Amino acid sequence: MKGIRQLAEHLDISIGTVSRALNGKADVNEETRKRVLAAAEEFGYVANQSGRSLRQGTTNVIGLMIESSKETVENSDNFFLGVTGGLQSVLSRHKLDLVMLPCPSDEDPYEYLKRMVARRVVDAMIISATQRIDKRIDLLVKAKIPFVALGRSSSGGGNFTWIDLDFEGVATCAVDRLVAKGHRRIAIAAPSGEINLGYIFVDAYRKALEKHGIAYDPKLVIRVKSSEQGGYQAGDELLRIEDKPTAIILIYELMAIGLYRRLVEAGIVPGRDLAVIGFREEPRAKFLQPTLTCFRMSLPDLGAALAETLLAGMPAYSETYRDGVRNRIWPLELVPAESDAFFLGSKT
Amino acid sequence: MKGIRQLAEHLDISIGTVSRALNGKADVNEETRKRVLAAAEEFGYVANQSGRSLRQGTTNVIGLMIESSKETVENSDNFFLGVTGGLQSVLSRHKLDLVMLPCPSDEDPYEYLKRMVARRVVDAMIISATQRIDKRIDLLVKAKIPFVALGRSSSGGGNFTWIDLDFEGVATCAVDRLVAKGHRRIAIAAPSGEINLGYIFVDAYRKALEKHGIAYDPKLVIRVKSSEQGGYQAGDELLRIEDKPTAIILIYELMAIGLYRRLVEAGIVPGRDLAVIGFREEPRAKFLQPTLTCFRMSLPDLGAALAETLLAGMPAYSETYRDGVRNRIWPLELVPAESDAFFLGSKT
DNA sequence: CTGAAAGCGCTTACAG
DNA sequence: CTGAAAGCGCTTACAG
Repeated sequence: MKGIRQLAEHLDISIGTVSRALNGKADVNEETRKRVLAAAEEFGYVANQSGRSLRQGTTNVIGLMIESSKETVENSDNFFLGVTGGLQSVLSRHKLDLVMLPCPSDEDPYEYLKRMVARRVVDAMIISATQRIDKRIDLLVKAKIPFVALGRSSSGGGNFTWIDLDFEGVATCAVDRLVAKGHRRIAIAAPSGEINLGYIFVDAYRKALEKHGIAYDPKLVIRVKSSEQGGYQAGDELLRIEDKPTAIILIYELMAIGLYRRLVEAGIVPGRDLAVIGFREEPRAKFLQPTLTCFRMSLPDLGAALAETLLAGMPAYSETYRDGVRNRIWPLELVPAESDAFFLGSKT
Repeated sequence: MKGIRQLAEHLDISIGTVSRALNGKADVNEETRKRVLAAAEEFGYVANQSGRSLRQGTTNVIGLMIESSKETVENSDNFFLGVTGGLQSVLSRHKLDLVMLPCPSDEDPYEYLKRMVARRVVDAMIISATQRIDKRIDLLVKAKIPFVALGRSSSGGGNFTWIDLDFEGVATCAVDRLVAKGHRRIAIAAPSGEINLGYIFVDAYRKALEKHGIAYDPKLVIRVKSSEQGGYQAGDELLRIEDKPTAIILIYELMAIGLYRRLVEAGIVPGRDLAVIGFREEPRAKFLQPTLTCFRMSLPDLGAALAETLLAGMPAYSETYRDGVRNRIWPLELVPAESDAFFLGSKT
């Protein structure tokens, strides 16, 4: 079975009727529709996507762009696969398929996206790893491709929708919690590079400190890679700070693993000698000892929210997702554990 | 700028010439080609993929199908992203794009693949998580879609190409090594379920034992999920085995983390009280203490091999990849570490 | 070296 | 309710 023509010939009706029957259009005789569906099933006929796309001007495919830098590869691991399920749960309701578009590490993400957009392989895009200044956003705005960004950005002149994690909430909660336990020298491990969350996180940390009357000390902001290795390095730098901090807040989930390693080497026990608060709860980090205080979120729910927000911005679906409000700050919930359990007062 | 027609109009030449210039065909005046390329660049024109695909009968897209079961989501993490880079390094030489196709967890992988294949969204497929009996393989063989399977299978009547990890080699090497250190009660943690590697691994383990004159004891084969949780459970079951094993071989990289956790709870130190050999070296497992003896492989190289094997099976590229031989067993290299460092003889 | 024309597989006004 | 026909954007024999 090749195409609709063969199927129509076999049924001895016109291809127009076959198409209408298959696409669930009204005004098709029930009897005819049944015959068509049965024959399609029998021969395994499914409309060629290129033909459909060309005619309809729409691919019914949504793209999730993924950076495949070495850093991403080593780390974001289950994050995207986790989000994927939630995305699909919403997209499948509209017969939209999700494809992940991994940007080759040797290709500029901007050029890659430009190419994908120009080729019209997808109807809409979800981009991640948003930068503070992100040309991709300007590109998508200009190309009038519906998209949603996972992460805020200064680019695009505000003419786009994003969902971002509640870094302010996390930073504030972490600082509040540590201060309540008697800490005043609180370090923070933030990502090097231009990723926007670094700025937001450090800002919120600073404000939270000020709220408690604690002076902001730039020496306590440790810039490292968002990886386990970065965590290890953060531990290293932490140990070198004079007037040693009594607590550290991590911005990236896997940093905890590297940090623990470095601390163990130095004979420092998290939750006894140093308070550690991790970022996102992560299957791997769950196995740390002592258990890590961190923040929980639902990746599938985030995926579903991304999909709804995206569809709200697509004319064909906006009706259904009126309240797929524009920008959203995605909350995380504290999961208290052992790594910051001690009170500083009772120890000093 | 919409399409090739507008671009041609602007240049005041025919669309045929524009197309030929853009596609690098010979027989185009150099001057003309330059003008066309410049104008395309200026207006950001890239050929609409649906139009091309329809005309050429080829999408220039290769699909990597990914199962997004909960288990996969929690575990295979960086595996696919790691392979992706290598795949692209080869595919990009031929202007082929890679898309990852995540099968929704509530959809049958077979139906999903069938749909993708029928819609002709990709020219060829890479499938993973191959089952012992895998209907997807029969489907692809029947549909005459070029594909390569990451993992052996009994399906497809041998009419397909696969690359698989050298489970035999790993099992044999692990057993040899442990026996050489004096172990005779060697347990193995194998995956529950129908995934093919489980069978292969246990078989090789059995043969290796027999080679050393050690009787195979089914009680030493612990069936658990391929996850950290599975590793924890494996530890649990290990402790309950009477006539306790002195060593355990793990088949899945992340099992080590859960196993360690359970051992620590029981006061057992890997590398002192129990020899542990892990499977694939994994960024996370690298941070275990004591360090884990395991096996190393290059994900990018594996990706490149997959791509070459795939292209060897596609008529349009087979010339270039003549020696993209058919099936391959992918070697892993032992990385000795602390977790199995002791000699049993010297301790008992 | 270039242009005019056919046609890839589909969907959808338009007639009837 | 159905059929005939146009046309989505491209590439590629075919003429010249």
